Amino acid sequence: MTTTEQDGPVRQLPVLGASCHADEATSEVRAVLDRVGDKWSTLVLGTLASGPRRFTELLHGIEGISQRMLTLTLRQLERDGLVSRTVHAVVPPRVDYALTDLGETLLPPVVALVEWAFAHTDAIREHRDAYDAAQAEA
Amino acid sequence: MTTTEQDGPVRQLPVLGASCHADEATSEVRAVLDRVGDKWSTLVLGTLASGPRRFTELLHGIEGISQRMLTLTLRQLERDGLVSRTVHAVVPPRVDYALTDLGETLLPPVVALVEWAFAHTDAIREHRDAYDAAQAEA
DNA sequence: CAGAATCCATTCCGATACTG
DNA sequence: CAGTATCGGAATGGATTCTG
Repeated sequence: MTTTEQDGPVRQLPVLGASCHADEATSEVRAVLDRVGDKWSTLVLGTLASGPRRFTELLHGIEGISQRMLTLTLRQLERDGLVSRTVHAVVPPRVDYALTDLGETLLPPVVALVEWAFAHTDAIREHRDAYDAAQAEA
Repeated sequence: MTTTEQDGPVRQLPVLGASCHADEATSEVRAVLDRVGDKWSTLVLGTLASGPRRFTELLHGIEGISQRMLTLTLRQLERDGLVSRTVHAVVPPRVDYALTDLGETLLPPVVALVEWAFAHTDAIREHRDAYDAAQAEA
């Protein structure tokens, strides 16, 4: 055998492998990874971590987000039960967004990931620079 | 005050907030979140978790991935130092891909996230169904 | 075998205008 | 204030073809 070990077809980490691609839980797992990988979702989640916010607060508090993307992002988070939407029957309209209990529990894993990224920032940058430099001379 | 607490402008979770958007470490953090959110990256990482693989092994082991996307995905992972690429000077060509030490350390946080998703699959599905049902009657 | 390059359909997203 | 609706450019990604 040429590789370190193999006793059958391509094996994969159970929770990450394509094998779990077929079962029904996959779409929810992907939904979560999609939210985490989505720039605006993480910023909305991070902003709501310190308490409820109104639509406009989020719009102005998150640099660079468009009204359209904020709406779409909030709808997705709301649909998955990570964020709650509360409409106050007043004039002018007031809508508060907040993390749900479910949304709160998602924060620790996401923060762990971000902290991993912070901890390895230098390593990643060095690899990138080395890679780019190697490509440059081609 | 109307919300739970506020003593200034919109505050955000330090590691997730837009405030960290300005500093230089941000691009690396986003790079990591992008990889985690990327369907093919997670599947490649998950497949390599059990040992080195050749290009074709990955191509056929990961259901649905195209040659183009496998190449692109591997290049990104390689550029960030998460995956190593080893060319063997033989005929026909043989190229082995493997997780680097850095790549190995990324697995636990990612797995934690996936396990969160698994643990809350039902809750998410229920919220979705409820949300979709509510939309349907409009 | 392991890719690089090209073509093309789809999707995404920002900007803008309009509404209750 | 808090959206919705529409349009057009940009980016994404699959299928295909070609190469060392």
